[in-house]
Amino acid sequence: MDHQGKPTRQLKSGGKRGNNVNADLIAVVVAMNNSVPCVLTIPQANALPSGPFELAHRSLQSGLRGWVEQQTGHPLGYIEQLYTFADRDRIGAEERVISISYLALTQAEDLGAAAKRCWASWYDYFPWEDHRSGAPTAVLEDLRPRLREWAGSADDTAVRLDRQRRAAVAFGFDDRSWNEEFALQRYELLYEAALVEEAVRVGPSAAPTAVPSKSMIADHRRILATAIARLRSKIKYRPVVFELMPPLFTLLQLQQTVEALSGRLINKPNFRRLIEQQELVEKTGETTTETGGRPAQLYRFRHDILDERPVAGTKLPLMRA
Amino acid sequence: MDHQGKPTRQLKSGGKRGNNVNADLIAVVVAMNNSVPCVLTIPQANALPSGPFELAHRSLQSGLRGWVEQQTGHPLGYIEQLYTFADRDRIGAEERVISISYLALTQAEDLGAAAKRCWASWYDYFPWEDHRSGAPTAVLEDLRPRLREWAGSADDTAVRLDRQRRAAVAFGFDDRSWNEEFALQRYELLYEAALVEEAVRVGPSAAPTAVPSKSMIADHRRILATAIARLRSKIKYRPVVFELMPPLFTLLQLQQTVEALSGRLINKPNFRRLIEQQELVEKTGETTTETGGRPAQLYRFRHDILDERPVAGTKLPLMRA
DNA sequence: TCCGATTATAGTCTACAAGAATATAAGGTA
DNA sequence: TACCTTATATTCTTGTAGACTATAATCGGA
Repeated sequence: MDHQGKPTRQLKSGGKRGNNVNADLIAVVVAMNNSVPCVLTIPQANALPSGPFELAHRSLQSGLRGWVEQQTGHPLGYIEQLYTFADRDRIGAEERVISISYLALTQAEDLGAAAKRCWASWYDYFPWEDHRSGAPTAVLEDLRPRLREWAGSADDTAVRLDRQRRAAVAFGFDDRSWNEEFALQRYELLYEAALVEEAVRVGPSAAPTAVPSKSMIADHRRILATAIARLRSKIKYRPVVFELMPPLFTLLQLQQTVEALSGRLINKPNFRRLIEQQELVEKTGETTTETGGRPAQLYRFRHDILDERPVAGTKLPLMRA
Repeated sequence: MDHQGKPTRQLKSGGKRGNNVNADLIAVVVAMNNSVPCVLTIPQANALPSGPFELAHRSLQSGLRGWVEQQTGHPLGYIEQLYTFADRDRIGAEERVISISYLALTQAEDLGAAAKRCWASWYDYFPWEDHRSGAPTAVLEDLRPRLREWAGSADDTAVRLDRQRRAAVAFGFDDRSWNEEFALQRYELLYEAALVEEAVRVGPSAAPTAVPSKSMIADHRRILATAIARLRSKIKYRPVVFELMPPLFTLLQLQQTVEALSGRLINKPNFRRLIEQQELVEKTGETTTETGGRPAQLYRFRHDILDERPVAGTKLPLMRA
């Protein structure tokens, strides 16, 4: 019974245990507002909601839920741990801060109108991520020479080539294909190249080279990029989109949600076929005429299938049973 | 410059910041020993190596690397954050402990023989996870009635059915297919059903219903299950297997490594085709006769492709550019 | 030295799913 | 009623995973 306590104490160098740290919980709360993927920010600043992990909290999740409810007035549904950060350079900080970030998915409908102005589009922070009406040439053609310049500014030839290659891979230059899941890599590249505002914040002066895009305090924009990349990846093999949908929806609404999240367009018949054959949704029989043309069937997510569906997307030729 | 510091302080209820916690780093270090996937444990107990996150550590990763090197005598290569736990029930504990777990992949060759006895097979801890020679009927037919009994012991009918369904999905009962990625769900189910030793540890007495399998202290076995599930999923879309391989290897060795990790067999020609067409490896020209029959080509991983390869396994019908 | 056991490597066939395009249905509105 | 819009159904093509079969090259032993 005793070894349930602190199992690894015998390993600790000196046996001392005074390295206390503070733990913060940071939430990326995502919702859809008519085909715009939005993130919840706090009114006071351009920042993600966050708060300390307290002793009173039963668990990390319940701590997060607790004060997000307190802030937005309604409970969170789907929650998923994103990443734990601790290596922020806090010069001269006596106490270390560990930030545990979470991704939360919720429906826009339930939110009061008062909180609505705190919702901001993803693409305000990442204008280069929206490829729904083709590649955003304005932004990309702005970034491209700056990235090239950054790559060329390295002293070492190998570094120059590596930067060039990384930029091309991340942004799909030189006839490479665009991969929407590389959102985090793209942000990190821009940070490394000092092309986002927060990268030059610690530097000598506000650099004029920053690409026009909304920023966030501290590393919150990086956390948002992490969330976007995670979500774009996850919608492909787990039915998490439905956490963002209202109870009843048309297939086109569902498609537009996926398109908004992934930042790319989807072939309509194929999308329908895929959704229907996976039996993730069921018809309600009701229809809606609010879509303009022919009335659309209203569908409902089959909640009973949630844990049942095996993970799709097997890439290794594993043998069938 | 100042807002780099503690951005969210305005959100904190009382402004007080005295909720200090301790942070532990826990490592699941994986290596292959002739087709056996092994995990590094500490000599003193059946436990994963772990140690406190200290102020001196530059980052979480460097902290982890630091004392794993100190323990095993060689540097770790690939490291990946797994999960952060904090909701362990530590009754009456004044200070909370946050455990940040990592998955590390390394090559067995480099390890000294002295540390070798600390390597244990995955399947000692999870005998039901090895389906390489068919489903392990002995273990599964032992588990099945116990799980059924557990499901039936619920008062509520809905709960009974739900338990039944979850068990069937996780373990592939009732003609369902086996999914090797559900390793964590399976462990959690057995824990919930009090069929693993650590689940009854806190209970009134050591239960005789525990399934024969090696256990670990605290929640370390759960962390190992998390690592296995993560790795089994990740090898399908990212070339991480090569972190476990020696510099030169045959395709069969590579296949057997993947089979050992996933716990299933792979069709040989298909595996070769997939590997070769993805251009992840290149021939060295050398061959080896140590494999028994016809000499096998020795291959080498193409490190230059590491960041280049876009994530495979797209399941949504995203339109091509 | 020949034969068979063992493993490596190459090639073929089939089933199914994805991508793309087209056709038809059912509402609204001028 | 003609026409626009969107929903829904169907077809065709292509690519690839899965399974199977065939051939090549080495070793060990009769």
